[in-house]
Amino acid sequence: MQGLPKKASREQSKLHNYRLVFKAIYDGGAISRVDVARLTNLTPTTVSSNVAILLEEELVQEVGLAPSGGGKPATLLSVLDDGRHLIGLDVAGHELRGTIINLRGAIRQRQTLALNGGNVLEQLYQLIDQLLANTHSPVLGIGIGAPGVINTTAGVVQQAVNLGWHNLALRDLLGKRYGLPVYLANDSHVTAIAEHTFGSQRNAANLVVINVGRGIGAGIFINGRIVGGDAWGAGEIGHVVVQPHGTLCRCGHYGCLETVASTSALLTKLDATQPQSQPWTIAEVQAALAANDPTVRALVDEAAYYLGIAIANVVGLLNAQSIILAGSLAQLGNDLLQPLRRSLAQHALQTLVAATDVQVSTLGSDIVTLGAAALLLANELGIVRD
Amino acid sequence: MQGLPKKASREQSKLHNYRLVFKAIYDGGAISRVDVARLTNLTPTTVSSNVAILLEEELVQEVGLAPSGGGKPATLLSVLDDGRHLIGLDVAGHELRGTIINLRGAIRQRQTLALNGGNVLEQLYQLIDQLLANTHSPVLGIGIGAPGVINTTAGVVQQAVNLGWHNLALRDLLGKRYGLPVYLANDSHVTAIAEHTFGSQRNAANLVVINVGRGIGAGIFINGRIVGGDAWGAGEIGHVVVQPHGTLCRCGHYGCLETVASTSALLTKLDATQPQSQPWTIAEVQAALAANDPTVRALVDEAAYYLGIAIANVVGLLNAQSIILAGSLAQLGNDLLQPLRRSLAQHALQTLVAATDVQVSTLGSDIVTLGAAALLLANELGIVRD
DNA sequence: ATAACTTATTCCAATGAATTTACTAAGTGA
DNA sequence: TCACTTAGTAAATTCATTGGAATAAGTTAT
Repeated sequence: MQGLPKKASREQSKLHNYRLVFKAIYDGGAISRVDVARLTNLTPTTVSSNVAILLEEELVQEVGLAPSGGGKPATLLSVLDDGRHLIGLDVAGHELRGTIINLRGAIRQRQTLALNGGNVLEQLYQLIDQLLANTHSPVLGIGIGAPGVINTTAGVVQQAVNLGWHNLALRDLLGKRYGLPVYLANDSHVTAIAEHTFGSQRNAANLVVINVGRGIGAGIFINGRIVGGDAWGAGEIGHVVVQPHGTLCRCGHYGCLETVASTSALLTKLDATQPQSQPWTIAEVQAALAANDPTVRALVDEAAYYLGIAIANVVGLLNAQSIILAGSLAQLGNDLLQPLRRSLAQHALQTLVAATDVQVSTLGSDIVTLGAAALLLANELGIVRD
Repeated sequence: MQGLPKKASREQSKLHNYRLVFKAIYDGGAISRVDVARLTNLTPTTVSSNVAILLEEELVQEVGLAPSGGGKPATLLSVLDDGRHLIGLDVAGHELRGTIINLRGAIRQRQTLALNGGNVLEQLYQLIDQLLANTHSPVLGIGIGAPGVINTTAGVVQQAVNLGWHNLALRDLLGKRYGLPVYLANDSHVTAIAEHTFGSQRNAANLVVINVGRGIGAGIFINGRIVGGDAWGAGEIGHVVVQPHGTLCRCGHYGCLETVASTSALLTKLDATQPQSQPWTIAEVQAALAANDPTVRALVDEAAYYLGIAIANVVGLLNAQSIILAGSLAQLGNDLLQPLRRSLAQHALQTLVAATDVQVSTLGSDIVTLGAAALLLANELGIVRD
């Protein structure tokens, strides 16, 4: 049970409309004040006054004149892409990744730090210090994606087994140290935020991003908002049972999706059936698929088949028409997508499937840092639905 | 991709705060102006002026004084439960049900009309006319739940095979005829709205109501909002495949949840295995369970088992902690819940299951009309999250 | 070239909802 | 009776949006 909604005050209205104007310009590319007014239903006066603030804040710039349509030519506005820089952090199991991006998600700096087994927090500080040292644009804040159960509202890492973190108030720690706004969220959720902000399905009301790597997690947008769940555990689809009498999973059950469709499951199976001197890698799987290796293809098809079942469940439940696959397995591209789509068609209603678009992410290995920064962007500048 | 959010205007703010005050009183039972101010963070002045309007509108009344706590005793306010009456309609496959309820969901009138094979719309008019004829409180509007694909935003029944309706602009038709606000939604969605407004999990941020009758559908609340889906098809879980090589379903696939866990599937199986002179009914199943009939119990357990799998998927995906079962099968109560909970524990992560609460609906057979009225209530008076 | 017209943008007074401050109402406790 | 507390109202203030007029800067018809 959640409490009452917030009250509406003048300041709130002001902020809301200010963000609305900014978003219109952000989405519009190069747009005039009048067109912003038309788009938002705000009066030209209100738009002008907000644009004045945005110009003052150096978030927006005037970029020339539109051709006249029989009257005074409009002054075109566009977002000053590097008006702010954003720090995005990816606290992965084995390394820390950090990027500095601009307001459009263009990467301006990238730092990586292999975890040395020592205090993770200290190494995180080190990474942020490095990133900040090389930046001279005003920094909007810090966004963080991390594995585990993360209370985004409180800014607390409730559980992150791999990192040894338990109820760590990371937001407040970093906020105090750097004097910047800090936001954190689960890495799968953050991946979805990345797609929602910078990906191909930008601004989709309903969007499901399935992250297939060592484990399998999903990030879900419903009605334009990220789904956290009642205990910040939404998207744990790795442990959905798809093979009632399958392999034992680390969670204690049998036949979890993770045991048949995760990247590690695939590679482990390859190591067992087609041993090499070195363990298999995704790149080698790609090569084998290109060479049409039947054993490899059969294993990939199997993974795709079960992913298709899981996605069919999602599509049936939520009627989300945009599904995106991310994570290392997504690198297989069409070799994964084609059998997956077949499986989806077998396991969900035809009318639903026909309208569903399953794609592979195009954001690459920076997706988590991008999403972390997008989380920050959404909260600080309102580049987000309402 | 959805458009920009709406602008904030003074009128909007006013309406927002007006509704906020009303909701605080609605939720509060008997509450003073000052306490409303504390709860909402509005100033006492703002609360007072809004309360004045609510008193004027006869939506709220003063109901006495609170004991003094060392100062002037507070005047208690409460919602005038019958200040408005709401029409809720259930357009079922074989009959039309209509109720008039008050602001608290208390039923003031009930009318039923068996469909005679003729024009459904004409019979719907007839039902509404009957309901209106016997009411003398001001009517807030009309809410409708119907099977099929319903565009709630547009107020259009896109597809309702059983009723022979296709792209019927029901909202506008009824709105013109009766001069009242009209809202419609899919019956499963409406069922969830009923639980969210009047049920045991009132105001739960995340809530899944599974409706098991002839078919199986779900209504889902996420982040306090009903999930419609991209094409108004959310909640179609009846056709999730739970038995990869099971029975052929009417949808063309094999082993859909509907083929093993719907009320009709259960009764059909009983008619086949334990034939009677009359077809089996749910009441007879209840009686057989009370008498511990092993065959009946095995079949119920089987249905529960597969429902448990489907619910495990939902819980894993959404981390919703409130699950409610409604529809005719839910009448089996604990005989259904116990095996279902066992199955859920087998198919979802322990930590998730431990926090999940699976219950049976207590709203009975008026649930759709109640939910339809609640949809109206939410939209007209803002008894809803934001 | 000039006048008439369009369209974009700004200026300025008016509006109105929330806020602030001051005040009244109505109790308790010393 | 007086000091104090709490509830609620009234009047003055604030400030973001609004609406109308003014200005800027073009195009089109004459």
